[in-house]
Amino acid sequence: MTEKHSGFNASCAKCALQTICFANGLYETDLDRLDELVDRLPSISKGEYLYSAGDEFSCLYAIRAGIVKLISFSEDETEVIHGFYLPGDIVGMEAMAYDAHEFYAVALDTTTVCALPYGQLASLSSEVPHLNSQMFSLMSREIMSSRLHSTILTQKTAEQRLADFILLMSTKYKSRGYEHRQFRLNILHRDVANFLNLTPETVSRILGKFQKEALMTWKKKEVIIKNENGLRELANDSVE
Amino acid sequence: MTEKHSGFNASCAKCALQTICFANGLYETDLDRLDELVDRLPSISKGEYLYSAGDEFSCLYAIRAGIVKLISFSEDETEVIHGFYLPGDIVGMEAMAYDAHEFYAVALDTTTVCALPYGQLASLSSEVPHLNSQMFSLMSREIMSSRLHSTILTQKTAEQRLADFILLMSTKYKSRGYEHRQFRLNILHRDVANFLNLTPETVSRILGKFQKEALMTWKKKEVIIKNENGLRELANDSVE
DNA sequence: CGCAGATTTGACTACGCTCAAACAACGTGG
DNA sequence: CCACGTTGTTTGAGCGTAGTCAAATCTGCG
Repeated sequence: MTEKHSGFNASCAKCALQTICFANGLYETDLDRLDELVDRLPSISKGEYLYSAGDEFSCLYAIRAGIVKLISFSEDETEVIHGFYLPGDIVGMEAMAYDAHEFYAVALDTTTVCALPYGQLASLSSEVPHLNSQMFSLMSREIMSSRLHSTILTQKTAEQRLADFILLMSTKYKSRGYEHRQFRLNILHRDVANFLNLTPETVSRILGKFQKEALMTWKKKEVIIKNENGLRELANDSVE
Repeated sequence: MTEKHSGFNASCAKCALQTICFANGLYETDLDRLDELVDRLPSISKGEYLYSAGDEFSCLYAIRAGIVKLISFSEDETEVIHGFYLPGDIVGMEAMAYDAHEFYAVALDTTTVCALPYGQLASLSSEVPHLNSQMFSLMSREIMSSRLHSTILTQKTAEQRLADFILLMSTKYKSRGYEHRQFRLNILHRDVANFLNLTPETVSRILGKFQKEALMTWKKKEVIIKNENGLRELANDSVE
């Protein structure tokens, strides 16, 4: 059995994120069994690595609080950002086919995670069909979100990408029951630029434009969406 | 039990692709159980759809022969190509979290597939741990290949993307035991352009250049790699 | 053979990048 | 708790890669 750490240790049964996470839809007895696997790690600070490329793959991580970016490095050492993970999201699934990680998971803010040892999770999953199908669902969603990411990169202009990104984050907050028109977003503009395959300069210019057009603002980590429909139109309009 | 169709119906146990597919590493008895689920569908012709967006999700498909592209359509009706699938590859995993497909799987050539009903596959998978972990592996690889795709799109120049693509295909053929420096590639240049987020004109110009530099040729569906290392260098060099 | 669709070639263009420099925000130590 | 240095953001000017548009040519299939 894994050691339990200090911090807020709500069991899966009491966790507010249970419907987004592995636990979704499990019976209470199965939930308790899942709960026994979970290693609630102590918080890590901004800049710390949850795992690095080359690390042995051993666990999946459910984000409990904070935010994590998933990155790799290209030949010329520049960071490639594959995604941002919020509370309830799972990180690590991209490594399940391999012995070692190929990506880096980095905390962008003080972050708390539940670690689930893969071997044990897989065993339990075999015994609990619903958990197994939940695993498949989570992985399938990860595939979709990656496909969606490429779609945005290839089909949309710089303005549309940024509008899309803000709406994506807004939707995530909404689905977690938070205010979705005003929220704290502790991501550097530089990282957003990178994720959207833009430069910080371009992001800055576009945010300026969005503000002038009263669509939204993003200052000091605080996003305020002033005209959601306007943003949505902008994001979805075909270029014509 | 599902109906069996005509055509070359080698059981999983006799299938040359078993190490790439679900069957990889299974014991003979489990292989036979897997075999019972498999519905070997009749061939579909070039242009036909294996599934369409909106279709109920019911099966995963293992490509037996031929080639399939996975696509969606953006707002302005243009095709977005997410990938090409060769014999041994699995299509459909992106839909496992949903009731209905969101993508289209289209045959680019006469294509034969094994259909595996998802419900039955999931059940068997629960009973056969190794099959379950093989499922996880396949899905994890799909996540990685999608991440790799975005990486190529964002990090590489037009020439590098094309070199990368040719090498990717070459590697796929190699891993299946075929000649990897000369192979038939029944994909339209237009589709490759689309997949790499380029225009057909750009692809045409670059192929011309590659030919002039004696790196490779691609004429009438036949790819010949003349200088593999040259291509590899080109693909991997950072831009500086 | 003929036609629709695919590819090639050429001239021109645009979107977002690069480079540079000023400015703002942050967090760290004295 | 403020000063300072580091890191992040903004603004401007000019540029380059790949896209666009158009027309010629090739290919494959009925």
